[in-house]
Amino acid sequence: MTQNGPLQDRSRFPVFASAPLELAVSTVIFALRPAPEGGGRRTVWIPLVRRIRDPQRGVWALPGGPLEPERELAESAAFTLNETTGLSPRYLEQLYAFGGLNRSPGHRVVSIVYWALVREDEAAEAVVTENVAWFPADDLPEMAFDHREIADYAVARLRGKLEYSHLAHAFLGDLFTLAQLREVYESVWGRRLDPANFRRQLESSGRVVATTQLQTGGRHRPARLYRFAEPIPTSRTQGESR
Amino acid sequence: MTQNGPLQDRSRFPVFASAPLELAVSTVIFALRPAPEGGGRRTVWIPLVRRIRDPQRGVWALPGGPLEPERELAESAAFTLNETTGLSPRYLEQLYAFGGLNRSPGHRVVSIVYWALVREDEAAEAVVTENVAWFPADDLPEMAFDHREIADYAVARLRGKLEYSHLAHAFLGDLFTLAQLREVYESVWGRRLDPANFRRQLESSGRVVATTQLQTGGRHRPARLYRFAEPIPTSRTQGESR
DNA sequence: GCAAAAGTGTTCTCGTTACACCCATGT
DNA sequence: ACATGGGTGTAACGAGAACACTTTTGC
Repeated sequence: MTQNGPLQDRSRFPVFASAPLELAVSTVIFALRPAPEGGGRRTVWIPLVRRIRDPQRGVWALPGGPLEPERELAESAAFTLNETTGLSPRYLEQLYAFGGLNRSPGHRVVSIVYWALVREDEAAEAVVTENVAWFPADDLPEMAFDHREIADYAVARLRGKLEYSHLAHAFLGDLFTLAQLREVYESVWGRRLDPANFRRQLESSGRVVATTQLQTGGRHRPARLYRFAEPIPTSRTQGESR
Repeated sequence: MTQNGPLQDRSRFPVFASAPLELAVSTVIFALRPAPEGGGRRTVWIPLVRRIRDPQRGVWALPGGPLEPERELAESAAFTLNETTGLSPRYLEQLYAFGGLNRSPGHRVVSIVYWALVREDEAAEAVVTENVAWFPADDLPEMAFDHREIADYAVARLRGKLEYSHLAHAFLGDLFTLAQLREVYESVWGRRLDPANFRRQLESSGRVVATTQLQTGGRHRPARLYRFAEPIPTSRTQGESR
């Protein structure tokens, strides 16, 4: 580790005087929405907010704000998220703490970043103004500070964690067909899955329980409705587990 | 999300005035050392420091301190770690940001926690005073604040991540036999592994490269020495990947 | 020669993949 | 009747676990 210079100087001042340090909480929000190419497929979208202050005024950024001093970290994320986008997360998990020295010119900002999942119907109702807009996760615009890297990292985590967790629950309602669940996986991963194998893997995983109800209305055999075996764990301390 | 009361009050003050917020960086350090039961086996140990200030003076705690305002988060972790224990990490990764409201009575402390691996020989040279001592990861003493949960969480991450990463590298030197590498896994996981299958898995994983050198001296056939295929990635943004 | 660990070979099982095929509905 | 997706069957493949067996050293 390199020993850098101003150690002596700093030691003469209290911490807050020598370096104004800001602790922010931001969130990468995910929802599934129709793919920009159309074709009936869906993909992952992220809402961004336009910065209304300098630095980087007018540039797209992750929704966030200073840590609310009397809220838990996750609560603070949910609060700011709701204030800026009107959304409520169905799943919320800490992503990473970003604290590089030059993230914001002239300031030392440490951002504790969360990621959240919201349902498609909630996302549809979300505020969309000139200063809030949705972008495909694979086609993000220029973003402020290091927010682009953060978003990309969050996308990787979403795609990775989908495989070994109950994450997909958060995108669906209480009852769903296996085709709907499969479509969540296909949308996030951007590739087709074999329906037969998908069914078997999920049924043997125990993450899902068959109900007696069927869903009619399609021009084909009715599909059995399933529900999730466990409630969605929006817990705090389960960041990376595996 | 619960809306809690003092919103109006807070809004009348600048953030720093209403809630003194401290940003700390702590580290869970791991080393392999002989198991307390003896028997030639090794296990995971963690060094703790005794708190010299209130609150919780005299109680064992994770090494850490306030974020150094002019250092990166990881650098700050390595710096404080070195100051308190004399150790230099061979691997360092962010674990989680803990920011509960009641972690420390009367203060709002947000701790960004790292975890680190050190080699056994370095650990042996480490400072051990009345205020610094090593404990088996599976038999930790009473600890200050929420440090016990943090340590347990870190142990789980170490055990989990060993499986799908190059982590074991950090416990070894440049050259090593497959038996030595296997012993790292056995020590961390606390169970025996089949030498034959271990060899094949590792060789096919590409994480390891055979050299032409052999290690003689045992009362048995000499073992081939291997080296790691890639340098140890002590990078910052690779927290959970998988 | 013998003990002990290095290293190889073989079998079994189990999960994943690919894909053929039957089922039940709406039009 | 037939198109469409729901749902079942099955064979091929590959990774991992268990364990027998051979190799090479020190004593």
